[in-house]
This record gives sequence, C-alpha cells and structure tokens, in this order.
Amino acid sequence: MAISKAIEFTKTENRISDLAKALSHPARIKILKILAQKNICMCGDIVDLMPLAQATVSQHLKELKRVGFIKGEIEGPKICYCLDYHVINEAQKKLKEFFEGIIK
Amino acid sequence: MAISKAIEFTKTENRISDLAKALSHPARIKILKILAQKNICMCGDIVDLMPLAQATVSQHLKELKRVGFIKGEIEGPKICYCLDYHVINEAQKKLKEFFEGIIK
DNA sequence: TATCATTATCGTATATTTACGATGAACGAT
DNA sequence: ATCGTTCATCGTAAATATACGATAATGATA
Repeated sequence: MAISKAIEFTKTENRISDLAKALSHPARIKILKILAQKNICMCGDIVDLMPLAQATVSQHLKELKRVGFIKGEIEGPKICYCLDYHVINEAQKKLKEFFEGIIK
Repeated sequence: MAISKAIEFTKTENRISDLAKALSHPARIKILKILAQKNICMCGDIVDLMPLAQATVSQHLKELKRVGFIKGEIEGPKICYCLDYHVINEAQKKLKEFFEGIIK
C-alpha cells in the first residue's frame, strides 16, 4: 500500500511547466521568432504573418505576456510588443538545468 | 489589410511546441525527475511519490510516451519505465537552438 | 467631433486536458 | 483454477484551451 503521498509540486516544477506551457503551441513559438527578428513589432504585423484571426493572435499574446516572455508598450493607438530577455533567459536556464539534472 | 497569411506552421515549430506540451504539467516534470533518479522504475513506485491517483499518473505517462520522453518495457506483471535519452537530447537540442535563435 | 486604425475583450462553440473511480487484462503465485 | 498484483483503459465530470466574429476602447487625424 502507499506509504505517503507527495503533497504538492515544487515551485521549480511549477515554474518549468508553466514556462513550457507558454511554448506549447506552434503559434506562440512563431510569434516569439517573429518578435526576435523584428526586435519590436506591432500586433497587426504579427497577425499578418499568422494563419489565425486577430482575436486568436491576441489571446496567444496574452498567454506569452502572462508568463512574461513578452512585454507590450502602448505607443499611440498601437502596441509595440517586444521580447523580455530577462524571462527568456530564465526559461533557457531553468530548462537547461532541468535537462542536465535528468541526463546522466 | 492583410496581404497574405502564412498557411501553416513549420515542422520545427510543431515539434518544439509538442515537446513543450509534454513538459507543460508539473506532474510530468516530476515523473521525469523520478525516472532520472531511479534510472528505471515501475509505475507503482511513481504513483506512491505523486499526489495523484494511479489512473491519472498513467495518463501522464501516456503523454510522456507519446512524444517519446519515456519507454515502458513489460517485465512480468509490472512495467519498467525508463527515460529515452535520444528524445531527451533532441528536446534539449531543439529548445537550445530555439532560444539561441531568439536571443540576440 | 466624427472617423479611422489598432488592439483587447466579450460571447460562444468546440476540442482538449485533467482528474478520478471502476473495470479489465496480463502475469505470477498459491 | 483462483487469487493478488500491476497497470492500462473506460466512462465521466469539470476545467482549460483554442478559435472566431462582433464589439468596445483608445488614440490619432481629418
């Protein structure tokens, strides 16, 4: 019989899975690539490059903003999105450490 | 107005997001860590270490098997799970390349 | 101020994910 | 042959994700 159950997941486990969740849709991978290429980019530019409606792209942007991969700065009627390298570096580091901890 | 829409996502974008999806739940992160520690492990051992029912753990194992992170070998009435380092290395490489392509 | 451009949000439909108890299938041991 | 162990699968419920059209909100411009 089971002796004792782990009560929860660790902060690290939750953060890694959350970062991975933000990367778990091809549209969001593509958006990050687009923002990396253009450095800074308005929403409409992204929409034109995506096979999705504006409302859907906006939802994906929201998810990327939620974990912090991107920031949006209001600039008149537009919003300029750009990558937040702080969080991208965090993701890279956390995933790297995770894989290194798993690979013997 | 939109000039032309990208028709699809690339194979790489789909693969990266699919690998990320497998990592997008803390239970699956934890399972991979457990398998790395124990090197090889029966399902029941994992269940005892998780705050989830056996059926739920089995579902998470299925998702990890789907992308290839783990393999299960039947050994009598038990099933021994182990990491598939080929796919783990692939994931590490693909994500590394993705981040490097994004970071200037 | 009326209008246009830009983007978020609402409403909604559908699909997928997550979770669990119950059941079934496979095997070893009695 | 029956039983216990181990694990997958079924059935199901609830939550979340995905997608879109329509609408609202914001600010620039005529």
